[in-house]
Amino acid sequence: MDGAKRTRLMEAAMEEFAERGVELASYNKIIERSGLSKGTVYYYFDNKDSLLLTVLDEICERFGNAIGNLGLPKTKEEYWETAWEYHSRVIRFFVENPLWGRVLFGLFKDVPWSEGYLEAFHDRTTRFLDDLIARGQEIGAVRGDFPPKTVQHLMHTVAKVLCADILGHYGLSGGEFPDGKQANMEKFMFMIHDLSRRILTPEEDLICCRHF
Amino acid sequence: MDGAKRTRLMEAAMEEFAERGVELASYNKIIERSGLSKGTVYYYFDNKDSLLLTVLDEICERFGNAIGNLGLPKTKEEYWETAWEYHSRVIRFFVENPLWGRVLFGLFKDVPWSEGYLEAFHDRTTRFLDDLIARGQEIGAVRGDFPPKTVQHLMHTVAKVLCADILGHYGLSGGEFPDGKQANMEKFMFMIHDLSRRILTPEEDLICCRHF
DNA sequence: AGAAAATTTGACCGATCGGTCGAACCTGTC
DNA sequence: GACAGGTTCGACCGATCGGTCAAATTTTCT
Repeated sequence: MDGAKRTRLMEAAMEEFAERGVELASYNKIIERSGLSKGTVYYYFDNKDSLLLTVLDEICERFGNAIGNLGLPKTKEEYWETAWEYHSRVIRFFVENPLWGRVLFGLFKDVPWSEGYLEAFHDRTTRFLDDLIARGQEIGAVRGDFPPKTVQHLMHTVAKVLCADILGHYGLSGGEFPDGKQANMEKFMFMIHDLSRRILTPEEDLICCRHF
Repeated sequence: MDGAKRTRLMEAAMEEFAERGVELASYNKIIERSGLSKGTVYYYFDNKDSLLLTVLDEICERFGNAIGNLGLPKTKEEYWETAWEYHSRVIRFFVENPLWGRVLFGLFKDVPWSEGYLEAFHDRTTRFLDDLIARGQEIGAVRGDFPPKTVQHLMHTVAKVLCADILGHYGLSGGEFPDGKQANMEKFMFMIHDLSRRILTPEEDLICCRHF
């Protein structure tokens, strides 16, 4: 499928996935939304999962381009610089593409979201973060008492809450900043980065100011 | 409805809610599971939401009893003692009642879970935590730059990841500890408490060991 | 015992679900 | 113009959804 029809279908799919979540999304509704006929859509995509994978594939590629190439850090200081750069790019990507962000939120509803047919997509989007966290643990920038995947899940889930609560708190929905766009986004990036640093820092680097 | 029938229905409902999540749970399936006839169940509960509320009400009451009464802290030091006691009781409750925990997880899938008909339930279960966080912000034990509800959402979501990942990582599911039950649970409690302390501590108390 | 009320039953309803399929329709080739 | 292959269409399928209802059954009251 190509051209305008494909675009219409993709948009309908993304809206449905974003509104109702991936699990509750109805393939029939997507087809109806797109204005295409049932036979046509089924001719190209056997089922909802097949369509979902295509949608994700597209988001995935854009995401990859937005993140670009980042080298792995070699020291503790470098680690947080790299992490900051990574966080910035990720957040900018989702703020600038709110619809895609909402689609992914519909996917994130379950904590362990690497089930079956989504595994490949999961791998592609988190590969760099996997490596970054592993390297962080090697050089002592990231606590070693949690499995790397758990560290990653913590980062994701915290970011998700901040998106839902803070962006919502400013009277915006879906990550759009109506006024002072750049300034607020910077502040938001710092919030995410700060939280993940709090969570990831090894016990021994934090002990100086704790009393238990 | 009373007696054995009620019990059967409640168990069927909890299992369905836990397995498929509250949104995807099917009222018809619950009725089928319970072995009761359709008319009977509809005679007492108009719809799925009505049944859900009753289930939650029961969990809610047990939860309240498990938590009991805790006084609000008056100093920073007291705050973390109270928080520790609260966390311990919450975690013990869910470890000892894994099914109820899974039902609530099915409810927690969306971050802002205080939608409409669940509001009353939400209020009842989080009232103490609301007060605790508010007091914490007053006495400077908890950061003031996030709205109290966001602080609470962060705590919930982090605890959820730890439950899913760590309990799962130890080869257990649903919060059951096969061996060394008490010891592991203590360790788990500490993990949760430590993470929430990292997240909640005000900026100025943490600044001594940060470099950005 | 018998009337009245409460409870139980499963057949039934329309809507929607994911999915199939034969007929019609283009579009290029010989 | 005949043919073939790729494409489009919407009627149709069985399953399941949430929900209704008249009739049968049990319980309660007089």
